Amino acid sequence: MNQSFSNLLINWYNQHQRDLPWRDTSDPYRIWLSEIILQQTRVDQGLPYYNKFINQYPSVHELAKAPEDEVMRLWQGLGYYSRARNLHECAKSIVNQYDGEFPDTYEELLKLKGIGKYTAAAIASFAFDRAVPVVDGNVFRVLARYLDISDDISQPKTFKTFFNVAKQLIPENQAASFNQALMELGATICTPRKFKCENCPLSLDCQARIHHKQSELPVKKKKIKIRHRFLYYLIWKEGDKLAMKKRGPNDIWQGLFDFDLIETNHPLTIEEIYEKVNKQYSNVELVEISEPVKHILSHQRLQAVFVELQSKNENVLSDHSLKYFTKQEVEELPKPRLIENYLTSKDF
DNA sequence: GATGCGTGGGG
DNA sequence: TCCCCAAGCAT
Repeated sequence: MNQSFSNLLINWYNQHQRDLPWRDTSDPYRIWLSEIILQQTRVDQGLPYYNKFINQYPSVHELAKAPEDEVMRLWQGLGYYSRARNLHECAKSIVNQYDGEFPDTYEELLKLKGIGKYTAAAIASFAFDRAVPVVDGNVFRVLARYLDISDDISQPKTFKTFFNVAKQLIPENQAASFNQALMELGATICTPRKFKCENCPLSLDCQARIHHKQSELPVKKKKIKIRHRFLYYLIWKEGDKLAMKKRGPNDIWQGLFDFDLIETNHPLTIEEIYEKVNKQYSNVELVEISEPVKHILSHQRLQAVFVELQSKNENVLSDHSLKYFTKQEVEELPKPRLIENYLTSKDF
């Protein structure tokens, strides 16, 4: 049955695989880049970023030499920005400690920044033909359904169960195809909802299909808690310059730029905004207050109001991490979507 | 081991 | 509108 599973799967994949740039190559740099971009990200969303990065940084050497803000700016809009920082750090260690060559084993790859168990297995199999199984959201789903495994996949220890199952199934001489095929099947046929069992090469022996349990598998118990935050952005202008600030660690959007900020856990009236602003600063007028803008993150719900200000005092900015940037400079800073959208709407 | 980290799309 | 989730990782 193991052999039948792998053969059916790989045969199906050979007829249905998509034509994607990182599959034309065995260049570890390109495979690595594509895998980092595709972490928690759909192909359609990641593809343009892959192309931008390959154009700007054809090899790991150009990427390693680039300034961090430039890398962050190129990543802008893709989310999970720690991926971009780790990508850059990893590129630097490949050049400085590995002589520009990626290591070719699962264990060595795991040591690199931003490379975890999934990505190490992906690079080891796709670039170096190692028989290490990838275990991602797709693999959890396909195997849980096919074998009727009801372990809770939100528990970290469950990873080992699925890793071992996949290790039993993976053919030593076709590891890359097997891994790709399993993920592709999960992404296109064995989807979370509206699964297409009638097109599935594995449907005959699939336990979930036989027992009509597709929508119950895989089991995932943990739910994330949504936090609500209210952001009042203070827009300081000086001539044609705009005051912006780089966001720090232990919060969202680390390394990206936004504006001076007053934050609360509840909405404020205009009067309350005025009061709070004039408590921090003095002689300040509120020039314009935007409608609240909603911005949703995976685990937070933000409501942002943009407040344009004017002060009669000079050097209003008490916060020294705030700096004035020209329009040209602002354009080149890495910014979260929320800020980018605001600037676009104001045609700044 | 639990939690935090973006954005966009589908049902 | 809401929920789920997508080729995970670091801490």
